[in-house]
Amino acid sequence: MKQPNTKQLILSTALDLFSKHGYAGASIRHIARSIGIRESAIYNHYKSKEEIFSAILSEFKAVTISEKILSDDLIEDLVNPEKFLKRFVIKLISQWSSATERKFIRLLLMEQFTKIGSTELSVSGYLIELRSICKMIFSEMSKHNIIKKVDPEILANQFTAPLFLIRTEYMTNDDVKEINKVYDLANKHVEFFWNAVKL
Amino acid sequence: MKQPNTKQLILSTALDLFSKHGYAGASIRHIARSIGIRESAIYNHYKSKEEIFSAILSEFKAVTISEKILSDDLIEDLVNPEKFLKRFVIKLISQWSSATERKFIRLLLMEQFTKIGSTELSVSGYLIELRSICKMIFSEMSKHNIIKKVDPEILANQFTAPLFLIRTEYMTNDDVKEINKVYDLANKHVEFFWNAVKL
DNA sequence: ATTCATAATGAACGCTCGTTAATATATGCA
DNA sequence: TGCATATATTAACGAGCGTTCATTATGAAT
Repeated sequence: MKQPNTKQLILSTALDLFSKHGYAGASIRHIARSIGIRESAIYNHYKSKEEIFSAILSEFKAVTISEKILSDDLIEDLVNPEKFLKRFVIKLISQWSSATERKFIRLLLMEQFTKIGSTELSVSGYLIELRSICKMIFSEMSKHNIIKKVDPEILANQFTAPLFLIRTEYMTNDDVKEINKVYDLANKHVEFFWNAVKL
Repeated sequence: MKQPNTKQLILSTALDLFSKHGYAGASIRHIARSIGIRESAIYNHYKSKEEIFSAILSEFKAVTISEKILSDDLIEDLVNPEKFLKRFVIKLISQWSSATERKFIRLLLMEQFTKIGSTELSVSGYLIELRSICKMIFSEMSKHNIIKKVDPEILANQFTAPLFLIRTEYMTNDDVKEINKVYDLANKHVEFFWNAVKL
């Protein structure tokens, strides 16, 4: 193999251009020229534009939030729930801040309604794991009488929704200058939420 | 004039197709064939595809949420804040449920990152008026010692965010079968929120 | 050094795109 | 009735699209 990185280069370049111009708006030629090869060379690695799109999606489905966020030292903080929630959110946001993740959510928001082949792409699908983790956390807290007795599912929704809006509003473009505002908003959200549920 | 409705037909058809396939994905020919005319006929009414897009946006900027939602009988409910909030949300959601509004938010989510001509299209811009109305409401409630003393801007964010997520998740596709779930989620949200802020 | 799979190239295909021009038709008014 | 205007049609343009194919360059294994 001459350049074994070409296949991966196609994927990252395609994600970049798809997230900027949409699936229909970014052409195979754009992707190829952006890498520095001819469009026909791409077909040595992927058999169609659609396959590139699917490959991007597979790459993201492979890694779960749990592995990214729920580290052991974080779990230990569960004895101090407010501190735990704050650290959890900080970890989540710093995870969301990565260039690749930002591009992916952009692509998700843009193409959630467009059927591309047989691929499913939905906000619900994207949030489902985060919500179930939160539900689990609040369920435990409730069981140990740390928080009020409210349906954990409702708590998970209430905790997740403002974070998602913050993400949608401030974490989808390229400049990171607003990252302080993001942490500020997220922190205020945790404080409001904690005051609402603590016993 | 033969068919004075053609110009408006182009607009509504374009909104429909743009919201289904995106701006780049819906062609002038699609729009024309969908109306039942040839593509060149469109140029008797709009001078470019971009102008059609701008016209759609102008039509939506023209009407404000205040006029749609804040009726007099609703204002009278302010003496019973929880009832007021519940009715406010119901009115908001039934407003959001209209086919045109659903198509518009879809278009907004799809094209918020794509520069189309000089048009600005952002979630923040879409939410700014709703948020400022909520901020005003909570500011008044706080002044009259109906709710806890919390920064009205934070309250507006906390009140708005879950509603927006509900809208994004359940109110963007064509089937209305999930509308009961929407009202249920919204109602639970108001209850959680009210318990968090009431004195 | 030759072989051979891999990966690059350039040219071409059939198609759709946004847009324009020339032309035809129908309507409203003098 | 006839003329001006608005609105439609048909045809074509240059360009870009996804994709294919024959060909050439590359680099590792024999």
